[in-house]
Amino acid sequence: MGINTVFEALSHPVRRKVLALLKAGPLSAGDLATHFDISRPTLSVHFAKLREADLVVVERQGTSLIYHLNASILEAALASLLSLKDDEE
Amino acid sequence: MGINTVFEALSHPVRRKVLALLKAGPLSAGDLATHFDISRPTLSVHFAKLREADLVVVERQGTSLIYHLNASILEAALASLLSLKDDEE
DNA sequence: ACGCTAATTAGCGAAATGACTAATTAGAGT
DNA sequence: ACTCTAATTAGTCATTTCGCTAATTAGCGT
Repeated sequence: MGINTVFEALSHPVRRKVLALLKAGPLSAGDLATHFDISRPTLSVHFAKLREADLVVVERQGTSLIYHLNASILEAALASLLSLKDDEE
Repeated sequence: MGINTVFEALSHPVRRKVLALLKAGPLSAGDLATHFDISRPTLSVHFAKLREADLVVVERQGTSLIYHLNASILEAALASLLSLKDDEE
């Protein structure tokens, strides 16, 4: 929890790519996996970090888990970064 | 180098606080240190990561090193985050 | 050259990260 | 109940991170 967790989640390229893929719309873990060259378990741990940061939300659909982007948390990170630059708090 | 390095640099609370302090204006390493409870060498390593990411720029002034925020890199990070959210670019 | 202050770099240890394979859980279908 | 597929969790290992203290580098003043 907290903005810390969010920034840590954002610090790995695989996780940022996951978010980029989800930007276009929800995808299952399996569908996401086709875009990466790492093992599914490893990717699953990346998903877990994104969930922990609330950057994604999961919905079960049969045996599949569908991942959705959580834009509001992305906004929070954006706001936090913006606050380092501008004079708005 | 690269946006990767930038996000990694941003992933630690101490380093984000350094940037927040520099937002108000340049500060020496020593002045920055007064705001933290960690040892100076440890803080120095945090500075090094910020330099590596080009998030800060250093200027020597006598025996002091003055750190400046590099807003353009912050903008790059901002843009990268924004691209995860919106449809622009 | 010496000493003083500012800051970094070196070296070390504990803990976290990120990769893998193997094992487990969860749901759907027969 | 059994089996198949989807996905996660457990266990292991190598590497990185981040904290510390000790040692080094850089500049200023005497």
